[in-house]
Amino acid sequence: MEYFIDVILPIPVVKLFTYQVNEDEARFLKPGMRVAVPFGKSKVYSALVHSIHTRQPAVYQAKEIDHILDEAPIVNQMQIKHWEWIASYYMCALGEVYRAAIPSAFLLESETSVHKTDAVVKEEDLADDEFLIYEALQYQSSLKIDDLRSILDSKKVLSVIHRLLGKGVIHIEETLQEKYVPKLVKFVRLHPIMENDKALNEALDGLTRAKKQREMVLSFFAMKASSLKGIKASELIESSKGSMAVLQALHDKNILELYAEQRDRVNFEERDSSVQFSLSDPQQEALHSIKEQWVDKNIVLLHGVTAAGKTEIYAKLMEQVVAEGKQILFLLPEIALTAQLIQRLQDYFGNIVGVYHSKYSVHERVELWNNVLDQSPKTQIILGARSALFLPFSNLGLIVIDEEHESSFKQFDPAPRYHARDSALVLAHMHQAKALLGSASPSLESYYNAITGKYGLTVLTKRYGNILLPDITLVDLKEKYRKKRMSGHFSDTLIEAIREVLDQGEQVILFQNRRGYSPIIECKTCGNSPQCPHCDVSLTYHQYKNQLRCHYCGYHMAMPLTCPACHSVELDSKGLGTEQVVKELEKLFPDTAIGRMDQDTTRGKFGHEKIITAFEQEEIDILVGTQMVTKGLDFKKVRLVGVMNADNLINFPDFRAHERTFQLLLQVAGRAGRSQMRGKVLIQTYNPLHQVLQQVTMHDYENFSKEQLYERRNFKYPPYYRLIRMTFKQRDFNRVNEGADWFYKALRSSFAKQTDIEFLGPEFPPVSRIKNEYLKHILIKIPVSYNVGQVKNVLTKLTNSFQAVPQFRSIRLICNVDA
DNA sequence: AGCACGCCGACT
DNA sequence: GTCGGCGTGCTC
Repeated sequence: MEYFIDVILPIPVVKLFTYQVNEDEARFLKPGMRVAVPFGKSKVYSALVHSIHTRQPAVYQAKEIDHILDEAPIVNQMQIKHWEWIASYYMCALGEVYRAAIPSAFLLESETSVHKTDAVVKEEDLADDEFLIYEALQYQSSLKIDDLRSILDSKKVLSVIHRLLGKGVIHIEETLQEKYVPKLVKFVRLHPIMENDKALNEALDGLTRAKKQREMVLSFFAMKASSLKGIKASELIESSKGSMAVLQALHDKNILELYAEQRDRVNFEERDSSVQFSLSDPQQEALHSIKEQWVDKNIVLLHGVTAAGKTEIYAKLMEQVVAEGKQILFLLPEIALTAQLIQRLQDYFGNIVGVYHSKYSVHERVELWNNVLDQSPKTQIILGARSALFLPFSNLGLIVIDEEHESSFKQFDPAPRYHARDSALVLAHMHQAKALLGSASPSLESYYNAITGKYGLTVLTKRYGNILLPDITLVDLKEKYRKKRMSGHFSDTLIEAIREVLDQGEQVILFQNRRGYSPIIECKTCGNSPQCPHCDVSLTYHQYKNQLRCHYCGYHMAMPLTCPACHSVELDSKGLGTEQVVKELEKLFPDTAIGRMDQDTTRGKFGHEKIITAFEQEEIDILVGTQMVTKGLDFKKVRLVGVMNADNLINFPDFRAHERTFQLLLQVAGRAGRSQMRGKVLIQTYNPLHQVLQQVTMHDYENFSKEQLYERRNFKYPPYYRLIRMTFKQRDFNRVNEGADWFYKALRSSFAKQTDIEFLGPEFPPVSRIKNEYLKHILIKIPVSYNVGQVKNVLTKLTNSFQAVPQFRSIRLICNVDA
């Protein structure tokens, strides 16, 4: 009997691949284990076993696997089922989901290394570059491709290798390297033979001339006396002001002994029993309401105004699931995963909380993964961003999705283009777990599901401790300009409000949502503004490096002194970024400490925390920031929030612009007045009569959602229609046009009978060229009542015939479901 | 995705 | 004349 396995490879190819295994391997292997397999001419990949069978492939000879990488599955059956759902719903390859789901340290890729053979080689038989490698191999037994690259200083490494292989000078090997290394910490203890006092005294006497060593031994005894824990080598060196060399000398003299212990990289905090969440009456009611609805509905939407105390309600619900011994997944958008929130939950739940997000290293992720896999109590609760939903849960009891409306839950660029909220709900269903969606301004999709009875709904209208909702006022910029009441981009109203708050020793947040954080340069004479040579956008000005940059491709140039088109020296900046807001503020309030929070100032692992801490400790009085300041931060002394300009939000060319504006403004507003004093919010705008802005000032979610839902139905958008966006991408402008037109026509005729499916386009997106590739979109709108599966099947077929047309083969086609 | 094979322009 | 550009096709 011959045995075969079907495996998932981490590449964007839709099908599974079949390899041959022997009987022992077949018996040992289980779905969810990794195997190293040869793929193509010279690659080794870590594939994931999907199934084990005895069906010999008919049309090709299956290769044998290299070896097995795991003792036990690292992925469970439920996960694979979940991945299959994601791959089919979001129209991507299973391999792409596999790649996204697994910590990268699990995804070994082979590395080619070059070794010399025993063959005797004459120097004159080798070309110069060949000789360089040959010579290097005399000193080092093996070289990696990267090493060769630096030796040769060129890209033609592969051809040289081929020539050398041909001459029999070298042979190559493919090695898989386990990327995960357990973290070892060095500890110090007394060498066993020193337990004897006499020996110890003799040894110490021998150190009279080695001052550093003697100091270290004394420090060692001091530390040993003061603590029962093991003594870390690093701590000993620090406290005795010695060095590793000194310690090594003592080790060599058999006085001290060095030993290593494996340590968790993930630190689990002890429960701080002083932290108690006591619920107010409205919170208590909400809690009951959620539990009641969970009896016959699996998903409940918790709509609670900012600072209503949703976290405490989550905690109470989680507590109950913890007691049942089930796992909990708590999802948050990346930017809301702040130290403040993590700390609160860790204090409350102690060492059963694991945190999973992009700032953690690959090693930390592997450890967390293994803990979840083993159902370790250390990770009974997982707090994480989007990708945490791929952890190997086997016993989920509850999924909480906070800030449910956040659009960053949808992954955009690399496939799988999945929505973490929707995928998490599917996962909850598979585990028969309950789910809770929380938001201060729910997405229209979820709200619609709630009011139509698909989800339960619980509303919290009061802020915790009965703090009043902030007072939101619109400032009419048009009028202010007309009456000359503006200083730069600040209206007199805003300036006065800031001054008043500062005088009382309280703090201000200013919000400027410039997706580019810096302005555009425009020539005053000819109106020209410098464009990116590779993308269809204007370059933006970055003061801190005095250069112009493109946000799409990273192109940058020094700030020109004269207009590149007409050589006029009068260059003007247009548009407003956080940098400029800070600059204007410095002039208006010279003696005030001003902080800035955006992508520029929060780089690095603790960039974020530094600014937040400075603001918390009132070293900063005014904080200017982008979206970042809106999420998850809780500052007690902020009295005023100013929005510099609401118009660029509301005029954004997207059907969700109004929804996003409402959510964002309420979110920023929520930063104001979290303690006793009522907070004040000033929103500067040219459209003070705009419905959405009016609704924001009234905190009127109900009317807002009613109107928006009406428009969504009218214009055929979610939640009434499902969207699939096809993107065509190619370097040649005409070819993109032709390809998109071809596809549009094909769509039209394929769905000629389904008249209620709509097609928009083909049209250029607002930025129609990125990195020298032209883009074109077709938007497909499908009524939710339809079987989308069938539509997707037709789409897949069309895509295949599209790619079969020679002229269109080079066009890249991207499907984005629920875009 | 990665990599080899294969066909056209700018250089030793 | 070659080197190397990337378009095309395949990987169990």
